[in-house]
Amino acid sequence: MFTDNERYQLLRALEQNPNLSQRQLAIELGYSLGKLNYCLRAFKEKGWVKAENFRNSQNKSAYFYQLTPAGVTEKARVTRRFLQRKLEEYEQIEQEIEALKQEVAQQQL
Amino acid sequence: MFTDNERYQLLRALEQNPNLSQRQLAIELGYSLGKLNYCLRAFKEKGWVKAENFRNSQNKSAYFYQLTPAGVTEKARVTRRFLQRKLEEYEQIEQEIEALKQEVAQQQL
DNA sequence: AATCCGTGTTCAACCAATGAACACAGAAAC
DNA sequence: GTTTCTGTGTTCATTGGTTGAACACGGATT
Repeated sequence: MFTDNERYQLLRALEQNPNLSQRQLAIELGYSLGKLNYCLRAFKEKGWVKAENFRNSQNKSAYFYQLTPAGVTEKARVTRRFLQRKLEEYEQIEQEIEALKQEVAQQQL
Repeated sequence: MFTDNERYQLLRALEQNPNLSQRQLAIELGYSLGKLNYCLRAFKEKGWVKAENFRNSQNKSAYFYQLTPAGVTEKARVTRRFLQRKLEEYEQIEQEIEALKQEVAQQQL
């Protein structure tokens, strides 16, 4: 349904900035508006996010997308998993670079 | 039209194994058959690859996808560019990992 | 001859992603 | 008060890349 990347990015963005509009969030994450809306709904249904009404003089009528306790837990879990994946990716890229360097060196003979 | 990744992967695969069938190539690169066929045609049109007939007792009727001199040149260029990109990616992941580690550490307080 | 098998090629179907368009509501202007 | 404006969340027809089943071909095999 979602990639770890999407889970992590969105949960993190919501934790840091619960008061962004969907459009701002979409821009921040590089998503389209439709996709972000879709993800957000799914997160609500999973119980990770609760949308509360939020009004002030600045923002007309908007929501406050707050992580629920379950959302915080999930975010912690997905962060650890994401780190693990990045570490593997890091090693893989390291090897790739080594191979590429040799390839480039051979080309220049 | 193509990503550096696709250019590099396909040119490299062809250089190493010019005698693979499109299906084998597709599996090797993780592409669908249609996509590989599409890429290959585009590479032919760009003059990077020349398809020659190739027959023996093993393979019934197949082609031999050989890199042209222009293809070899392009492959060298794209390899260098790809290496450069990978180096940047490497640094970026390094930073990401550092940030993730701090994030995980904070969670466990 | 007839069948089989591995080719390259095609293309309708699929599906995630897009973003224009909509309905709504508070702010601002008149 | 009424109207206009602006920013919001939501919807959904359209797009565009991807897929892989189906096809035509031809040499091997029976």
